[in-house]
Amino acid sequence: MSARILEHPSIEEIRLEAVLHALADPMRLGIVRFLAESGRGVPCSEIELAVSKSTGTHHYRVLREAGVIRQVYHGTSKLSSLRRDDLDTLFPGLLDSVVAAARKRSAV
Amino acid sequence: MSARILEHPSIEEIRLEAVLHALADPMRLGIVRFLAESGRGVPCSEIELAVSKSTGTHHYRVLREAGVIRQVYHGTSKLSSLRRDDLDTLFPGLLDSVVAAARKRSAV
DNA sequence: ATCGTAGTACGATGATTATCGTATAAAAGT
DNA sequence: ACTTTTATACGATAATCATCGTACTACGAT
Repeated sequence: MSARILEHPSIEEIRLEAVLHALADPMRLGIVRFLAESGRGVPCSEIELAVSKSTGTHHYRVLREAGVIRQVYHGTSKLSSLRRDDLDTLFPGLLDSVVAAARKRSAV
Repeated sequence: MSARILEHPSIEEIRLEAVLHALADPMRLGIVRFLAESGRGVPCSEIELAVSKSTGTHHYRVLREAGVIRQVYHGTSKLSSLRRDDLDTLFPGLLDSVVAAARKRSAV
């Protein structure tokens, strides 16, 4: 099987409601914050999640299908990164304000 | 009965995830956009929603309990307004970017 | 007092969601 | 070939959520 290509919405297909919904979960918000701070492609295994692996996969898929992250295979692992350019183009300031708020909140 | 006082979360109780969740619904996003543009207290009846009255009540409650709007009784009607100050204090730029994105999106 | 207006409360229902465990697949290293 | 690592697929389950209709309440006007 060679289904090693992952489906991503094009920039025109990204919907604000889906992005907000994807961000409205503490686990996914944590992933986004991590990616925003690392600024590179990060394998899923590098982000500690307090849930099972299959649940983790689920959350990554929600983020990808909403257009928040991009994922590419790299060997056995899969690298995730923020679609910062696309999001900033579509919703200027949104990602920054959410990440900043999430960072501040968890700094308490 | 005089339970005419509505429960609102204090500013310390407002959680980012709850706000994002409240905004991640097209109906509620429409309400928020309307309130942002009118900039005053608006009775529920003034905002046309394509759902039943009880569903409308539900959405207003979600917004209020998340801390996005403030509601006060005024005679038989109830006036809703954005908690812009509180939201801007907690999550600078968030509301503006969401409203701007929602406005642009629906302008298509 | 009665009526209309504005909105709530209370179930009920169907849809979506988060979570899990187990079985599976794909790639890299031995 | 085998093993390890990384992550997916598939079904199951429990929780949450959006929606509705009906009955109700509170207020203001007649």
